[in-house]
Order: sequence, then structure tokens, then C-alpha cells
Amino acid sequence: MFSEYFNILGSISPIGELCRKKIESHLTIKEFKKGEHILHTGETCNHIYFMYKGCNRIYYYKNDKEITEWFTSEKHFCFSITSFFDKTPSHLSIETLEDSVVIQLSRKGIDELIHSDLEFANLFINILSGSLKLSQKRMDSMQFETARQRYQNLVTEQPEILQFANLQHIASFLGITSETLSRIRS
Amino acid sequence: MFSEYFNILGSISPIGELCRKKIESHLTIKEFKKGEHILHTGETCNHIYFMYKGCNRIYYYKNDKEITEWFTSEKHFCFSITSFFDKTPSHLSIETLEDSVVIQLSRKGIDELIHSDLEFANLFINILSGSLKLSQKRMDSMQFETARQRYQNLVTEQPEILQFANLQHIASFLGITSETLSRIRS
DNA sequence: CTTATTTTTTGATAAATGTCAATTTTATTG
DNA sequence: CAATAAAATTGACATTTATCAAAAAATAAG
Repeated sequence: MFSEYFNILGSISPIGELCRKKIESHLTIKEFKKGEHILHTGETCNHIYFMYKGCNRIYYYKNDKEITEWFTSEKHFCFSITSFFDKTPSHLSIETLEDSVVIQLSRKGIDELIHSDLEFANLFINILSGSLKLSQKRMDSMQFETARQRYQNLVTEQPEILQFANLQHIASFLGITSETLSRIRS
Repeated sequence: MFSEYFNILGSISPIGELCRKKIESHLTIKEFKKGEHILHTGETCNHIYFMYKGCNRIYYYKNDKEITEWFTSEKHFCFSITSFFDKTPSHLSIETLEDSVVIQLSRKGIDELIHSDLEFANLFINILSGSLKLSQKRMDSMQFETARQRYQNLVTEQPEILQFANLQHIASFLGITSETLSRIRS
């Protein structure tokens, strides 16, 4: 079960047998039913989560409304960025959208490894730079594209999200109301 | 002149004398008049820039209009994220908004150091995680705040930008037209 | 200092999106 | 499968922001 995990890590940055062993000692596996929370608001995010099976959405409340900030598809990583790095309670929640199996890598392990293992440090750099590119891309699309364009982009670039997310999740993810998204779709 | 640079690096992540020496060998200093370009569209971004003196804006063209994506204040870092990591021609340009002095750290040096020096790798991780937090924060504000709120945030959180950026730069940075910003201001 | 150029402001109008309410459709549960 | 709850759609209208054009103000150049 970890072999697929390490294959994906390896495709991000090469890691040797020794490094794998070290990483493995900081992994835990958890299962979640659809709709359960991987991380609750107020908890501190102490892991980087890998969706071995299933998917999730990351959301927060703004004026009593749920706003979906991000989706994580199967075989992808996620975490609450600010909470993880600042060790502060998360304003984000992470909720599974299907029955899921999550492989968690602890921050304690990450801290230890980035200070002791060059291979791991470089792996982590590559994970961060990948996240940064994604975040930047999304920011650009928010800055000067219309709701319709943003929806089109989603359909062409991340069609898998349409499979598991409902209209309200997608609407708030795109920064629009569900009524507007419904009209765009028709 | 480098001492201030290293103080700032050191405040991000502790680095010893040896690491400093190694970094120093990959630094170059460049001066720019106001309005000159640190990076042109189409060039590949091969450095991380530190604004020792002066400031800049990072912009791109969309439908023949300039869109400012980011501002860099004095004593801060910047680079074209996608171009730097993917080694591809930048769609962004970086233009100074004042006479400036830039300390450039080369990608060649960065590549070398992250693979050989744990201290540097950790420094770089901290630079990336800081960028990621900023990027995320900006994305959130784009997602569900009105133009007026985004402007208010800018005034309270980054007032220095108002000193060197003109109305059009700020408007496109906020994702609105200059007419709208002018009305918000009055 | 005067003229030219660029930037900002203002006005009128159009387009995009939001809000609220009602209805229809879909999903859930006993 | 009927009853209920939740989600999606639709309509009427309000609000925000964009667009285009012109005027005013600020900046740069001779």
C-alpha cells in the first residue's frame, strides 16, 4: 500500500531506500467515511495528507457561508498551509467527499527529516514549488477572468472535480454564487 | 552591502558562516533606473531577486492590457515562479518603479546548494512556504471580497505600495478597472 | 514657464453577478 | 415506494463593476 505512495513521491523527486525507510516511520493510515472530517476548524494541521483513495474539499466559513477553497483528487496531497507552517489553529476544514483512505505524514517527521536528510529536503522543496505554481495560477484566473471563463477552465483542466463536487462547492470555489453557476451551465 | 542581505536571510532561517560564503559566490549586484526591466517577457527567470534598494511591479499582458500581478517592496524577494521552476520563458515582466539596486541569487547556485547544503535547503523551504502563505492569502481575498474590501485591506496591510504604485497598477493588482478604483477612493 | 503627454476623475450607460423567493428536481430515509 | 429533506433551477430585481467618452489634474519635456 505504501509502494504507490512512494512511487508518487519518487516521481516528484528521487528518493533512495534509506530515505524511504525514514519517511515510512512517520506515516499513518486513516480511513474516513464520506462526509467525515480529516481536519476540523480550530485543530492544528499536523500532517500532510495524501488521498490514497477518495477525495476531499477544503473549506472555511465567511459570513456564515461555506466557501470551498480547494479540492483534492485521489492520489494528491493537501494540507492547511497557514496552520501547518505557523502551527496555529486552522480556519480551514477538510471534509471527504467519498469514502477515503488517507496516508498522513506527520509534521514532526517532516521537521526532523528536512533538517537531517537532503533528499527529503529536496522532495519537500518540490512539493512546495508545485503548490506555489498551482496557487499562483489560480490567483491569476481569479484576477481577470469572468465566472464563465473560470468555469470553462475547470471543465477542461480539472474535469474530475465535476465528478465528486456538487454545484455549491464548485460555485464557491470559483468565487460565484450557486445561482450564477447554474445559469452558466445552462 | 551583503551584510544586510544575510541578516534578512538569517532571520528567515539560521545560516552559518560556511553557508554564507557559498551563497555569496552566487550573488551578483545590478542597478536599474526607474522604469527599467529586471526581467523581460520571454526571458527565462534565472535568479531570485532581492530589492536591496527600490521596488518593482510584476506584470503581464492580457488582451493588450497590462495586469499587475504583484508588487515587491524594498528589502523583499521576488521571482517569476513558473519560469524559474520550469525553466521556461516568462510571461511576466518585472519593472522597477524607482531607481533600484538588486541582489541576484542565481538558479544555478540555488540548484547546487539545495542539493549539497542542508542549511540552504531549509532556508529555501522557508522562503517557499512564506511565498505560499502569501499567495494563498491573496487568493482568498480575490475569491470572496468586494473590490472595496480588497482596497481597504491593501491600505491597512501594505500601505507602502500606495507610495510607489500608480492608480492603474493598483487597480489591475486588485482585479478591477482604474475607473472603479478611482470611484472607490472618492 | 509653457506646451505636450500621461494619469486620474467624472458621467452615462451596459453587462455581469448577487440576492431573495418560488419551484422543480434529485437524493435520502423510514 | 412514499414522504421528507436537500440541491438545483428559474424569475424578478438590485447591486457592483465594466465600458466608453470626455474633462480635469498631474507630470514630463522643451
